[in-house]
Formats: sequence, structure tokens, C-alpha cells
Amino acid sequence: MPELPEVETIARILREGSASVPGLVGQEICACQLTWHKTLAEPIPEGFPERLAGQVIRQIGRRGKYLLFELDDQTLIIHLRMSGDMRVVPVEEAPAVHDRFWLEFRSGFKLVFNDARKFGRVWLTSDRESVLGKLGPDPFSESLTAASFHALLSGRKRSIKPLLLDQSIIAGIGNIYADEALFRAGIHPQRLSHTISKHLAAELLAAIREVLQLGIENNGASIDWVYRGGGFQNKFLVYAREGQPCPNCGTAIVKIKVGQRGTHFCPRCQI
DNA sequence: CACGAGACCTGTTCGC
DNA sequence: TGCGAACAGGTCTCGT
Repeated sequence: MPELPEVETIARILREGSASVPGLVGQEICACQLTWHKTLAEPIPEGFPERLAGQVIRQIGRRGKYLLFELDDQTLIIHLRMSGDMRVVPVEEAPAVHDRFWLEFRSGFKLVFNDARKFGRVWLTSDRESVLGKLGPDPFSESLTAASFHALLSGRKRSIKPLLLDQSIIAGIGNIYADEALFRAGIHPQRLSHTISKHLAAELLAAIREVLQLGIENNGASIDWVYRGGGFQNKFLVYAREGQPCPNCGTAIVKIKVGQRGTHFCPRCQI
């Protein structure tokens, strides 16, 4: 599920709350539960879980696909991986299947991490960089310019799609948005990165920002049983559209494997 | 350095 | 209808 737009949407909802639940900024933690031990990333934080009690959530944000909860003297970091989801419900509500971890607040609500496939991870750390340090720039970062992006591409010989999925190069793009961005930029997913001109790199960066922004404006994408609430899945131009006509030229969209990932593109428009 | 395979997991969908 | 295979929004590690 969660690529940058989905994580951004979740962070915003948790920060601001909704009609039925309050925002979490300012809420004091009084207890926590871990029901699948591997959900807590190594190394096990010193004093966990007692140290969480009494801490207040001061801010909620995102870096790449990581959710960040700034506490009084530590940061709680959560990565949803493939099937993770967050929800806020009253403490007395019975746990659901696949609830792996939750925080209980004095206000009577709890923040629950639900994760069917158990790939998701939670960190509690005083040193965020130990978790986030290897991430490349955020796609929306002002420090990421057409020129620096072009330098990232020309500095290596690699198929462009796996490169876009490499979080150490640029942080936040996943399988859906990579396919959508490459289509909009007219670039074949297997094209080698160093063959992309400066002009085309600028177009690709603009396409990446455009699809991520569209995703955010639509509250992310919901597919199958994973993630709900988003609407971007109705605006896919190539993803999950194998055999359907390309919106530009009508050619049937093709699906292949690139770097072990399902990859959708128009064989005529993308070169 | 770049790539592929395998691992980590469960649930859903596909193909025979 | 049933059953195993294939596949899924992600990332890490290992071997070549």
C-alpha cells in the first residue's frame, strides 16, 4: 500500500484527527502493547516499553515512506511496508485481527498499527538518523533540482525504474508511482539512467512531483483489501491497466517484470 | 557497482 | 467446486 502519498495522507489524518477521533498531537501516552515481537525493530530500545508512558506526541510527520512521531525525548518511527495501516479508535474497542502494536492515550483513544503480512517495523530511538540516515532526498525537497536529479541519473548505469525505487537515491517513490511517472515522462522503465538527457531528467522530475501531488490530493490509492479511503486508483494511466488502451495512443498497455516488480507501460509512448 | 534470487509473511486471485 | 500457484503497495541480504 503505502508509498509517499499514502503515508503523507495517514500522517495528516493522525495529526489533524477526523470527525470521530481527535488529532494526536498533544496526546499523552499511558501504555502500549506489542503482539508480534518482530514488529519492534532491532535493537530493542532501552527501557521499552516503560519509557513510552508519560511521553507526549509533539509532532507527526513523514520522511520518505516512514511515519515519524516526535515524542518528548525520542522519536517513534513506523514503516508500513506492504500491508501496514494505522487507525485511531477508543481504547475499549476490541483488538482486530493483525493488530501488531498500539499506543494507549490518557484521552481514552488508542493508535493501532495493523499489519497482515508482518513486514512493517516500529523503531523507538533518540537518533533518527540511525534509521533514516541512508535515505535520499524527498522528491519535493527544494535541494533536489533538475540539475542534481540529472546528476543522480547520469552517475550510474542502471535501469531507470529500479533506480527510482531505490530509497537511498530518492525517498518515497514506490511501484505504482514509478510506473505512473515514467509513463507521463515517456520513458521506458528499462531505459538506462545515464542515457537520459538533462532536459528529459527535468521532465521526469516534474512527472514524479505531479503524480505524487495528485496522489496526495486524492488521499492516496486504495487497491484490493489494502488501505482504504484513497481515490487515486481511479486515475491510474498505466498501473494495473494491462491490456487496456494507452490514454495517449490507444496501444495496449503491457506488463513485464523489471527488477522482480510488476511493471506497466505503453510500448509505443515510452522509449 | 549492478543485478537477480531468496527471505520475510499473509491474504486474495488466477488457472487448471 | 477445489486446490495449488502466482501475485501483492517494500526492503534487506547474499552471491555473482
